[in-house]
Amino acid sequence: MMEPYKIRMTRQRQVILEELARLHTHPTADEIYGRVRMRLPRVSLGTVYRNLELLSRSGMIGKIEIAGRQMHFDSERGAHRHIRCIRCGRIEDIPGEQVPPECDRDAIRATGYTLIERRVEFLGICPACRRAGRNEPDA
Amino acid sequence: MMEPYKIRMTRQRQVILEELARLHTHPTADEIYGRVRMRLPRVSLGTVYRNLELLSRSGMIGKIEIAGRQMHFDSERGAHRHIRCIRCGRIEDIPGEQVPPECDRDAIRATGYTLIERRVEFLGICPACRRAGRNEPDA
DNA sequence: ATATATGCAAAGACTTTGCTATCGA
DNA sequence: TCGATAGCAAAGTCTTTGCATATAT
Repeated sequence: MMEPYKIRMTRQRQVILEELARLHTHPTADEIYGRVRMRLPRVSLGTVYRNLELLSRSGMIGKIEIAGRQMHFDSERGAHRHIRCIRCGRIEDIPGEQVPPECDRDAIRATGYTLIERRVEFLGICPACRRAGRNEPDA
Repeated sequence: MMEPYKIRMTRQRQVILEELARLHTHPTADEIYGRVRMRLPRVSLGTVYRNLELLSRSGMIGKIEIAGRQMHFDSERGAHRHIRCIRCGRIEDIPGEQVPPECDRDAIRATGYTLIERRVEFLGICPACRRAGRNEPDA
């Protein structure tokens, strides 16, 4: 999708990848920064951002640009969908295949756009927030 | 979805609604601010943001929280989908009905979430950018 | 009359970037 | 070696907020 990055594997890059792979959540840059800093106390947030961007462009990690504000990252590659809790902001994977957008193609064609990607995002309330009786959006 | 807002119709609110309705694009807060300022030169950006938020919560306008950064707004209510140009950031409507997510419900149920909404976003390259030969993402 | 909204400006949240020293291939 | 990268800090972008005044109902 972009240039063919030839990545130089620095210590920081390595640790970022490892920490991301270890998490099974979809952390933000800041959360990753926190993890990485435990192992590389002098790492800078800028480095984390630069590397997450680079790694996602190189295809080694996923960048989840879900609605709202903050970006999230994902060590799992391959198409899969997410559901986000409107209350706490948590993002989780939805198992199962993406339904091919057959029926959508005609509508797209009418817009004149070249279709690149179809993203599906679900919004809901996660079990923890439901139990807490928090039903109003916050994140 | 939130409280039952009883909106007091101020001049600023009025003009924001009018300008948004007049545009058939999906402007950002800043673009709306520019329009509104032509008619109310002393309006503040804060007021525009506050009102867009309020109006969208009241259901009078739509807030498009599409991936990435900036928020966009929409005078059309009712479910419809959007396609965004990865090059110039333009957002357009896709005509046609939303396909009911029948096949998705089981997958959602497995997550334990209470499903509130399903959003579909298409990414592509708009005709103008395609003609300009700009195929790399930028916005 | 009075609860709400405005304008203004400052602060906030998140992300990017310029610069110089350092490091990996 | 030497171009890519790190750390640091400053700047940037978009959005929210505190406060005193003005306004809609």
